[in-house]
Amino acid sequence: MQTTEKIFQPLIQNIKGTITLPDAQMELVLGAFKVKALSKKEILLSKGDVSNHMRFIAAGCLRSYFIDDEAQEYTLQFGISGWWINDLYSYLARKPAACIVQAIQPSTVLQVHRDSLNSLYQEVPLLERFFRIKFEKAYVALQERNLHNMALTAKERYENFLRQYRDIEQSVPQYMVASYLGITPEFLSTLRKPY
Amino acid sequence: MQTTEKIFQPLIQNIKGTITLPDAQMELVLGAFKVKALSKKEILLSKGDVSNHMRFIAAGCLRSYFIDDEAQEYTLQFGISGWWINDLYSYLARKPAACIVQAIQPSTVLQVHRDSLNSLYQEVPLLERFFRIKFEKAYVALQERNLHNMALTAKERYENFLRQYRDIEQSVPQYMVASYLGITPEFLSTLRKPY
DNA sequence: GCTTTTTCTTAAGCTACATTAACTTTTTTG
DNA sequence: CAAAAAAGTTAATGTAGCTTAAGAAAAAGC
Repeated sequence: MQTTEKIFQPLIQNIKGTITLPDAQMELVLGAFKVKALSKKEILLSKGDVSNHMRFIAAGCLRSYFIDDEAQEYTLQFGISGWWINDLYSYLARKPAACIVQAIQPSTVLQVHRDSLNSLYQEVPLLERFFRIKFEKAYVALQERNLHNMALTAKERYENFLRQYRDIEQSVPQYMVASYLGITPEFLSTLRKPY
Repeated sequence: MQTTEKIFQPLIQNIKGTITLPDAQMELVLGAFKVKALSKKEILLSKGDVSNHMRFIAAGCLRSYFIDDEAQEYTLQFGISGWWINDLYSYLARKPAACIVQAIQPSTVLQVHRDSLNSLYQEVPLLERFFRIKFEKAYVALQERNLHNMALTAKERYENFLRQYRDIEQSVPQYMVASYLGITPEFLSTLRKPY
């Protein structure tokens, strides 16, 4: 399998956007990732399984979500091409995942096993920097979402979501958007009606 | 100033908890941090200022919070000895801080300037790993808080808070706890009453 | 210790959003 | 393309948590 194939382009761009690697090291890194194709609704990580991979979306659309005792769904994250998605808790702690990662559209994911990634950190030390910076930014983004959930009304959050994720909104059923915003699909429906 | 002084102990423990550094490198790292003493209510980072330091709490208690147009406060984070605290967005983007970092009790903070830290990353590459791991964990913790805010009632969140942060709760006025939980102080007051 | 300021409480009335349930529209599947 | 399943809408009713306001208690300053 050639890592120069088209499906690897988003990952290459993602890495190059943060660090600069010699070609040989880039090859090493890309070579550690496996391609995984997913059909619509296919589950990438089931609740209760241990997540053993870091996962990058090369194409399509996925989400991670939690289900509580009353079967209520809470969408933690949507992702499209160029995003990373995982149950990070499960991956880091090697504990059963509390949430589910599922394809919303037919998708292609590139994933690297924890053991491979840990080896890579030795061979390509700059990769530590890559993920440090990725997680710094992810943390900031999550903090902003947190603040918005506290400070904004449901309508404001929805308008925000449309502005920030117009491209994601296209690929995602409305009830999932509601579960991301922390409201019921019925209420989102009324929010959308006026005009 | 000796980095072996008592006030550096929490930072040393914090670093040793995640990575193992040769003594010389540990000295290098510690030497980059400056001690800053804060009186009760003193502001460490003002809204609008650019945050130029990574900040570690050696003693005392601080919080970071956001204030909206209606002068409503939203506490993003509490921290005691052993925690890191900052407006990370401001630090990373070099943009004016949207939030305030303030001492709740007389406190001591150890802070390293962005330029020093960036130099340190070259001299002590393991420090990349240190912060990568710190941010991975911080991200997981924040995601859990996010989920709790969506899935739990105010009462459940408060009980959770008491279980998880008994030690912080002691040092913090109730209205700040309310602003952390995303409720009004009046409502927290009624939650506390029953028995 | 007395005064001032800050924090906490109580209670009545209100609103944003949830629940339930029935129906319509869209999408999927054979 | 017909039937079934999934997704979205509408509306009536309910409730968790907010607002306002006033007073009580605790902490800080002099």
